[in-house]
Amino acid sequence: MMEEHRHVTIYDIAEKLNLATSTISRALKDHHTISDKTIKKVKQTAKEMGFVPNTLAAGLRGNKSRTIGILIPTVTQPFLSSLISGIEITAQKSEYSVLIMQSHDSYEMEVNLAKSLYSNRVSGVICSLAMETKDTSHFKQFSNNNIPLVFVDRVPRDYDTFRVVINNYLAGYKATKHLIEQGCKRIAHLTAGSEFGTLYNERKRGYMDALIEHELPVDEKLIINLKEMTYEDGVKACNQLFDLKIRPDGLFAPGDILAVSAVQTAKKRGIKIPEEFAVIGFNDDPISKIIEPNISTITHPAEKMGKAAAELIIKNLKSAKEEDAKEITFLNTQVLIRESSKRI
Amino acid sequence: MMEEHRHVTIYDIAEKLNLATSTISRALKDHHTISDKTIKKVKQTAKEMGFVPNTLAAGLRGNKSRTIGILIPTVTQPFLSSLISGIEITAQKSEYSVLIMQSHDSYEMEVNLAKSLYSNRVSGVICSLAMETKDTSHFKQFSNNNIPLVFVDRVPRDYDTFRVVINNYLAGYKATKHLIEQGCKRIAHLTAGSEFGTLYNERKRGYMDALIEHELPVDEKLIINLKEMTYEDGVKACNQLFDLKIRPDGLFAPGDILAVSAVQTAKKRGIKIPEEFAVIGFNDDPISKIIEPNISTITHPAEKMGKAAAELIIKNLKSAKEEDAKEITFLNTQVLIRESSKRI
DNA sequence: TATTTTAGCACAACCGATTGCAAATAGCTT
DNA sequence: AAGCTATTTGCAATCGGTTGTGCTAAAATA
Repeated sequence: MMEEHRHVTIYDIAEKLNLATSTISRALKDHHTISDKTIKKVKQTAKEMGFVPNTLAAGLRGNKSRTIGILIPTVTQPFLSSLISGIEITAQKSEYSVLIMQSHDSYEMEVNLAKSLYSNRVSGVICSLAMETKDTSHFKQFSNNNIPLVFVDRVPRDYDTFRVVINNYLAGYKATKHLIEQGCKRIAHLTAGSEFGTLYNERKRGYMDALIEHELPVDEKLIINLKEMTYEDGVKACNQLFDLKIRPDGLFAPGDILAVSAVQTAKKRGIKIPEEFAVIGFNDDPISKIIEPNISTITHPAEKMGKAAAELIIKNLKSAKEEDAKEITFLNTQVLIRESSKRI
Repeated sequence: MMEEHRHVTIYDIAEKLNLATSTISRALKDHHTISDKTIKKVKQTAKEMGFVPNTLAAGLRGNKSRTIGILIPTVTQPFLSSLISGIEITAQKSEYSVLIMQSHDSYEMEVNLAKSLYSNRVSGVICSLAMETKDTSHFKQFSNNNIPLVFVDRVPRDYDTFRVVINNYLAGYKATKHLIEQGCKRIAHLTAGSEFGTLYNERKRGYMDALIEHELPVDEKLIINLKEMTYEDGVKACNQLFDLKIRPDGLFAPGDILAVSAVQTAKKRGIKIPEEFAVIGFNDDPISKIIEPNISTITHPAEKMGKAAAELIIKNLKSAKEEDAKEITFLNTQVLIRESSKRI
């Protein structure tokens, strides 16, 4: 029965057992210089007294907190919450904690939160960049101080550090190729931003190359640049597409929400899916297999990516070789063919 | 230009300015005993040197870490990720960090993670209980040590601490009443567990009282107890309902996923919604307004609940009155009437 | 029995910010 | 110029583990 206030410390245990605190500390970690008898006695007493180690103290001493910091735009997107889940599960196994911060896609917040993570002396950082972020110098504080840094999904192009991503170019290519194989001739595409190397741009490149390779024209009218990747913007864009003199007969949407908006807009207009309009989305969000018709999509292995990122950090922390290769981890994606695009 | 390794500390600043570390510490927090001139000078130098305070050290000293611990079953459920979002946003405003742990509905993990949060000397804990949890004595360590504890949504019945919840009884009542008002006579219900006082049980009580109040019979065959609140279990249950000699003409599902499975199962059988079968769900998950027909639902203000919980902790930390009333915060829910139940 | 080795533990200095208290300097008053 | 108050700043202890170094006693070897 533990009581009020003052926490139990190794000093309390040391006093009770007439041992030095160093012995207690070592005994609790099964240090080889401590006899089994002492270890057993210490552990027993610690449990009895209700001792719980103070990670702050340990962290201060070692200047590391056994904490992984996550800096992402938001936690509510299915992809990102699954990413968190993957990280947390992996971290938990190695007794790491997970600190979460949301940038809400704001560059300014990202800068502040990065500082805050550093202030918390996190052992490592996993980040998916804010939409607004162009400059990534606020991450130098981690690199400079030997804090492993892993970017996931939305990664910077020009920063030499760990990256866990999918091959967006290839995914875009595969998605588009699938539509072509289903007989689509005029495939539309939604995208965002325009800088080279970004995730949406890569998908677009894959889309275009697939068209070119199959000798289909790339029609700028069929490529719509969205401000935001929301359901509403998707509806707007699709209406625009359907108003064209010659309607597209297929769509590669780089997100399932957009695919949903396309499917529903088409249905509302009486356009038959997939016969008149085939749709493929991206991410394999839960909704994609519930909506009717089910939406074909590209898998985006969120949990796996989280796991991979966390493992990179934990592994890197262990080995701590100064010059570990800052490799890029590519995870595979698959084309899931469902009703929305299956014509043959 | 900051460099390698050793972090900049207040000692470094003190040395550079020929001041005591105490002065630096105070200056950085605008302590009134430090002159404006010194404050300005210190802050300037701190910035130049790239000083970032070490929260571990501060936390150790004060035995509090400005961190809020979140202990929930999983982060991937929409309700819970929104909850996190609300907490994080609120915490961020007061410069708190957020530590997240997933119990995966396991009692054993919950116990371990609670200890881990305590080990991290979190300033407060926000918890939604694991499905398995019956005994809550592992939370005593927080109460005993003056660490504010707030339960959200899935709360214990017999623990005297802060609770942030909706009135599940009333919500169940309102949902059912709505169906009755739409002319339903045989309303089915899905539920889980059976102990008194749990969230699902409260909803069921509301459901039953609404029936009774409107002089409709409570038919046990129309109440199905699910193992898990999954889409698949929902489909199974609905098929069971539709196989009855006299089919129900309405359903109150205590979760939108279940409502979706009901809607889709009904459609597959050619049962018209809402004419032959009216459905109302719970939570207002994103999917409920996307699926066709749109699903009527009960709002479950996740972000608000997160905000409320975080505020309770932060407020409680400030005032620190030993005997603050451990009140229960009830947030309102609304009936959102959409296509799936609108008959008149 | 003398000597070397090894096991087992204690000492004390950290890690970096905070804070009560003492001390020093400055500013006013008479 | 002495006396006093108000303003600033410094000293040193503290939070609780961790860890390099050194000492002691027991075990192993000669």
